[in-house]
Amino acid sequence: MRTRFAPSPTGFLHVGGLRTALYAYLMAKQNKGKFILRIEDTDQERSVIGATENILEVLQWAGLDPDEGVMLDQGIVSEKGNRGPYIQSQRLEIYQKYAKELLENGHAYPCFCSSERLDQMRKDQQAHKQAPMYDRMCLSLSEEEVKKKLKAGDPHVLRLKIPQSEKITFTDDIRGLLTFQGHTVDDQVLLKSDGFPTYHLAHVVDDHLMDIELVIRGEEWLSSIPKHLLLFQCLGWKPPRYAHVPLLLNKDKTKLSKRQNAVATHEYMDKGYLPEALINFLALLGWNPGSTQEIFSLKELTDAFSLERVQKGGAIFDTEKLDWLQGQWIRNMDSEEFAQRIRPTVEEKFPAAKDDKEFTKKAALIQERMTFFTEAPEMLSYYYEEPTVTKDLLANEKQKVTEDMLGEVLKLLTATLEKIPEDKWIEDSLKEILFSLAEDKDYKKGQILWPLRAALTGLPYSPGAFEVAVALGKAKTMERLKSALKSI
RNA sequence: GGCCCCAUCGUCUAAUGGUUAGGACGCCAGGUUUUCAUCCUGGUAACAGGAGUUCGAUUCUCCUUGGGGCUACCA
Repeated sequence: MRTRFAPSPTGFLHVGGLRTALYAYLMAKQNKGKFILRIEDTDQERSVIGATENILEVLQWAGLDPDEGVMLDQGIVSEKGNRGPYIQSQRLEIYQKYAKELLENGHAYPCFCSSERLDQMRKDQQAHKQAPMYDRMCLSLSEEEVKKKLKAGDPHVLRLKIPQSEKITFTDDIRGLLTFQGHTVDDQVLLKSDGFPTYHLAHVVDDHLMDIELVIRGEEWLSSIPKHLLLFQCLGWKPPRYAHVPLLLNKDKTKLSKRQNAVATHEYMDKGYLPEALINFLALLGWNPGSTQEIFSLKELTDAFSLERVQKGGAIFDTEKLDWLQGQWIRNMDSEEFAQRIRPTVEEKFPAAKDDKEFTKKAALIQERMTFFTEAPEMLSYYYEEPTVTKDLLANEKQKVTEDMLGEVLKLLTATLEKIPEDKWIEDSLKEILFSLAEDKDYKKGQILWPLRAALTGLPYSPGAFEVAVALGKAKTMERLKSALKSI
């Protein structure tokens, strides 16, 4: 099966767009087909330089590499496939050829109306509570008048002549049977006065010529489907299957917008979300597997996905679950990979980390308790700078550690740990020795372990005392215990 | 205004012509743990409303209400 994703290079890649791309990708892969990427840059005014690269980079980050069409080859935008070009601005003659065919067959007609007249017409229609639609003034032009105007080079567009009596029905892969009345459909502009096609013409021509079998796109296109179906009919082509996916919504249920949400995928990349987490989250927004499985890799999604299980109603884009998924995926990471991932940001803050041979080990201690990569430097800070230890921190009501007993506990810890030889400086033996120390001296575990951990890290919470002591090494541990003693 | 689409916990959603309406996130409580986090257990919370069909509707039909999308020489 051949599916496609066809973004416009007007800026960043919207998360809704990413989800649409994901669904198209999944359908192609599931059916051992091809996922094609086409760039729809027919609006010259809105096209942004660099946007194509950006979209491609984000897709690559997400793991949705196109099999055909526009793609990144070593960072350079390039094209692959024998149905190109895959960038619409390079296909102008193709659209013009079919536009001409439509004109000759009487399915389209030139329109010379000025935008001022059109504006006024719509205003009048709305004032009379009518649907704003082209009034077909230019359709009543005589053949001679048209010829004359064309010869004079009057600016004009080409409009599709909608057969008004027709009833249009079609079956959407997600929504089922849908019906539209021909007379409610506007005579859509096909070719603009600058010679560029509109989306409507371009997508029909391209999807046919590129042998696209399934078009997956946002629900906002649903109301223009009659025009597209009619175009296929007028050109004598078989339309593809269509699946209109529900919209992503703001909290107030309006179409997801920049004003209310972070909608650019790169914002999530910048915040440190894993592609696995975002993809997992997006897949589950509007689709469900029919099982209780929540964690899905791209591969698992490919096997499990189906359009039948895609929701019809829009989904509010609430990222709470994304954060949870992010935590899940972090914990799923290989510890080596995890360490590599956080290393640059830690090194940036603490250059000492560069020479740290134990970095992976230390990183492993925070992997379980972390949700965002940006937390890493803070969570590892006590390895690379001396902690600030205060009485307030060392004493802890819940652990029944009072300020009065701090001196004794710290001295006891120092004396006990001092005796442990380097080769016994491992978690198990530290645990054994300190647990029995607590027992002998009639302390609760927390009463000696809290001050130890606090003295070593300077933080109210961190990985466990034994883990930290081992990662820090004996010398550093003793040093910090002594300075903690001085600070009380 | 017109056309089209949609409607289950706060959120993402499952299921069914007869169920204590299920799961996940969040939240709350408890447990494990030296702290935090993780993990485990439990709790909280939903079928928009009204008719009809039916022995029985959350489920099927219609209406109402509510929400959304489109209504450009933008995509």
